[in-house]
Amino acid sequence: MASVTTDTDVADDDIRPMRADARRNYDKLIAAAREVFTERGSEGSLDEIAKRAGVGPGTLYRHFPTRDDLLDALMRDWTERVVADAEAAVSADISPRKTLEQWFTAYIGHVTLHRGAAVKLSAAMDDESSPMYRKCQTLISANEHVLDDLAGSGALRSGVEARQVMRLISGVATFADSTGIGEDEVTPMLDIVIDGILK
Amino acid sequence: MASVTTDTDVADDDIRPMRADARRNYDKLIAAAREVFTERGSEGSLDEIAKRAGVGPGTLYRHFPTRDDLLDALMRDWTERVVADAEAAVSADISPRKTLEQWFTAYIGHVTLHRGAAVKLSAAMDDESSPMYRKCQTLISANEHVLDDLAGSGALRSGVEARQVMRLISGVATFADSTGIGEDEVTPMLDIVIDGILK
DNA sequence: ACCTGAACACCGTTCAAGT
DNA sequence: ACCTGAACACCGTTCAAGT
Repeated sequence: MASVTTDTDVADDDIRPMRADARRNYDKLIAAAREVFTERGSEGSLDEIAKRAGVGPGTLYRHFPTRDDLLDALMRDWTERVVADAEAAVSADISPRKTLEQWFTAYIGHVTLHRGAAVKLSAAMDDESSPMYRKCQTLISANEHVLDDLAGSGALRSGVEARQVMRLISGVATFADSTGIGEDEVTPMLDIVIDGILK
Repeated sequence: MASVTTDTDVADDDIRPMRADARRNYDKLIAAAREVFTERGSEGSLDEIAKRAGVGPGTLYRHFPTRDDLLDALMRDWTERVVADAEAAVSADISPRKTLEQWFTAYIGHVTLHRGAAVKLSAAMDDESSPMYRKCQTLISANEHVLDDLAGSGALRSGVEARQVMRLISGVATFADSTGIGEDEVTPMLDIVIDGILK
């Protein structure tokens, strides 16, 4: 849980020194994983990933002890993009409804990295032991940021909690993910939720 | 797609004659599947199911060519219960909000047969080739029944479509399924959706 | 008509042997 | 410190041989 390598509480994903060949394999594995997960979803074969990266299966396990560690590593620059999109929705000078539509759509986009990702991330939101738990925390903050802003301008129905909204949108994302419906089919679902959120 | 055994369009799940040993194995397989799926979720081992039923793997495949066929068979008396619960919600003399709460809770209960079932059923809703497609149709009708009744008494916001509501609740169910949150955590999510549905 | 179980392919995971 | 690949266990799926 706590970092063992340092005494200060720095981020886990800083660049630790790595032997040149290790670094190369690490990068090749991530690239291969991105490919395979995109094609086959988050249950894509780890064997296949190692094969495409041109390394032995053991190398994959050395770098990523579990499948979720690999998925987590895939999301390196993910948090920045999430934060940026939340900020964009807040600072755009548009109606509360439009703000939520924009943010939720971005949210769903981020969470449906590839088939099966949405369920995994939903589960990770409530599971501290998941490697992706930290990333989900950023998503939670970003969502709170957007809702707090709307609350500030008095647009929110009383009693609406960010956590519940988050779970609802995750549910929508998971549904979209597993059925393969597109953005045009998602918007009507979001509209109902938004009606439930706004005054 | 169409039934080949009869010329009239009867239900698929009528009792066809079966040799005594076949019937016995069929029943044992269903019982074993119920066990394993409950313990391990819908991806539980088919091998394990055959083993617990005390039959060879080939026998399982003879009765249930795909995993989804097995899941479908597990839901034999499922539709009746769904229809009954929808009817109960409609005919109970309670507020529109309570009606929806009751129906949605029942809905989610039915759809979360065991871990992983909710996603499968969500996907089946939009996939005609799924063995569970027919069962989902009943769920769709039941849901329309409840919403139509509320529309009749003018309680619904204009523009609310049963299909969208259905998808939202399926999303909630899937989320609940994958995170393991209980009914008390689900209700606040439902409340927001209900605010979006009712006038 | 139905059942059995051996057989095959594929995958996750580990670990001894190498550099 | 890192990599390789053989090895093992487990699972899905098929099919020839049986009754």
